[in-house]
Amino acid sequence: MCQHADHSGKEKFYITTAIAYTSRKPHIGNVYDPVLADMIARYKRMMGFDVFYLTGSDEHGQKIEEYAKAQGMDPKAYVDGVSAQIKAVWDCMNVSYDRFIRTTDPDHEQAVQKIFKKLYDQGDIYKGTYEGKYCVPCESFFTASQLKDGKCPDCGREVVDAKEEAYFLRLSKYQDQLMAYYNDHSDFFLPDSRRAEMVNNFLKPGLSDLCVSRTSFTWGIPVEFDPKHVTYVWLDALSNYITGIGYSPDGSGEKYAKYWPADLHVIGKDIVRFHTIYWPIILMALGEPLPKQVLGHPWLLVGEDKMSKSKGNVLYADDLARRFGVDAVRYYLLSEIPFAQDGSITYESLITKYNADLANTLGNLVNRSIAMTNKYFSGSLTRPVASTEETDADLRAVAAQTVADYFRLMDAYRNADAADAVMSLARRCNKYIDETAPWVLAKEEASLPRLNDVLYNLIECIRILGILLAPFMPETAEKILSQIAVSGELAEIGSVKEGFGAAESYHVGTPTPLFARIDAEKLLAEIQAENDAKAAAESAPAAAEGKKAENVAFLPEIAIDDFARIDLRVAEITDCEPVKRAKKLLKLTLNDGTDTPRTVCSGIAKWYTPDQLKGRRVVLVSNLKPAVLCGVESQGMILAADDGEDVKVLFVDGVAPGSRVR
RNA sequence: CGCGGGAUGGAGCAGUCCGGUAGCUCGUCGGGCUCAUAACCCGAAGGUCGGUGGUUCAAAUCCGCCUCCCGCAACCA
Repeated sequence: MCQHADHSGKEKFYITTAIAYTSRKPHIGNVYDPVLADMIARYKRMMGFDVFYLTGSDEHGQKIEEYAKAQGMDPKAYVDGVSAQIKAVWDCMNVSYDRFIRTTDPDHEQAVQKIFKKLYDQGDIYKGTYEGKYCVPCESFFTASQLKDGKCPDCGREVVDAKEEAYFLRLSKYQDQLMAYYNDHSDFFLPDSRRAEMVNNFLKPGLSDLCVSRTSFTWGIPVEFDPKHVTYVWLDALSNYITGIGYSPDGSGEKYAKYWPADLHVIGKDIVRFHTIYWPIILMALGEPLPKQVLGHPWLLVGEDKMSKSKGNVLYADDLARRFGVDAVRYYLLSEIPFAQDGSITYESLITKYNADLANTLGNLVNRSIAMTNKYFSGSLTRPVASTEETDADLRAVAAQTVADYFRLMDAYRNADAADAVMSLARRCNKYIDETAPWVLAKEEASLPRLNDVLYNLIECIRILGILLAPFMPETAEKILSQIAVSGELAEIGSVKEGFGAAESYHVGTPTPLFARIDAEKLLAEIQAENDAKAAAESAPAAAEGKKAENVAFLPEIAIDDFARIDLRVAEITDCEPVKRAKKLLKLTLNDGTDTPRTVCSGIAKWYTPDQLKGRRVVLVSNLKPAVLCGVESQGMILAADDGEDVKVLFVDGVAPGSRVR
């Protein structure tokens, strides 16, 4: 499976990332995906593969339409802006994509229309003809047989008459074929644990057909033969992997023939399902080969938390790059996130890693070795004739082992472990300096030949380090190789495959520190001050005007009579407990002014504990039709404000239960 | 009993498939060195490998049960 560059007929390697949603500027966590893929792409190129690396932005959908509207913008103008931001961040991180596809690109839109048509013509997409089976909150359609007591099987709510028709993709038809593919391709999932998740949760219960069109909004790719429909999410977004290299149902380009199927889809673990179930089925329906591997990587957290605007802990890649340098940020992402568990980032950990690995271990090694070479030999060294020193043999062995480990780990996409292996060689070199004490050798004329050998061995290791680090830190790799004045074949991976000794001689340049040490306390204080200033500015009254709730899109106007039909009452929470097997629900027992206690479920478990609610008075929607949630009948709902991040219940303490609210 | 993953010295991780000295980085303490970015090197302290029962000459590793975390699914009336 691991064909290295041993053969010169260039093998292709097609790699993709998830395309980024153009709702807002991407944060540091969003950048992991393209940076990880970039590292793999660079590694594969280095190993002699003909790589095509596709990334881009996902620009359609109702949300975008609403965001744009809220800002009084045309959707296209809105996504032009955000897409440019995304691209700028990718560029800032030195992401070496071959194409940045936008789902609003004309070639993509046309190809998607043709794909839709083809699947429709061959019967894999059909128009839903039934009525009254659409659940608005769930945004899902159901067949009559799927309904539970005539209600939405997902949420138990009344389904509405679907005036809008929709197109569906037959998934069930391909289910067995998909399962067979899983069985024949044991390395399709990466890590493999995702396989069971998909099989048990989705395949075993049976796939239901996927809605692939909408009429409720217009910001999407129109269905060619039925233009009041637009293509819905996944058929549009996933298709980018083939349209991006020139696929078309009525004749694909050369590039497609060459690069498809993808060798690796790099995605976040949250969208594994779409890439390992829906996407393969779309391809099967199109009669195209399936991708070879899907890598579902873990997430990057800020400390213990997910990044969120309201917590004020959002970190941006370009900000960090300005402060620490692009390569430091790349190195952190690629070395800190374990293969199958979420990683975390804080300024403290970033600074620690930066100082320990990049400044002290690597940067200082390069600097001191080159400095000594200049000092003792005016920069020139020759290859040792023979060495019987044990410590030399050990250094060579470690170098050879590092290279071998590196290949093994990189081929398995174990980048954090590979980075660690490389850093270990740097540490071994620092130790070697101590063992050989070049400054002592320099004192005696007789030991100068030995000194030459020692420094040669060091520079040779540094050359190896520079080459191996290139996929992680391209700029630093270049700096290292340029400082030791190496180019051409000696700067290529082939020259270090066997370890040591490819360079006949060295004529090194002047050492320039690669990574200046950071004074952690000072920098943290600086950052704190900046954040405080920012927070102060944001809370200032002048700024409040500019601060608007995002995504403001109002519902159509109603008459006072419509509102009067909603019976709002004050109710006291007499008891409160979590609902078993539900994460978000609390079961509230209410005194609504009558003698009968009323039970209401509310999805506020994340924000309130039962103790915080007992005895408090809230606003109850009393005449809402009851619904069963996680086995508990909920007779109404209570009001709470929700800004998308935080939820605050409306309290009306002191008002008698049963009082009207209007 | 929905599905899956995790729990390893103060912190973050590797090792678990293929049982046999518990390893790495950071941090702490002590020492050494001076080529270098107050960097580097050595040594020490610190872990009954979540708990419990079993298999075995031998268990972090295999099996049973339990606790706690995290995803996915379901649930925010």
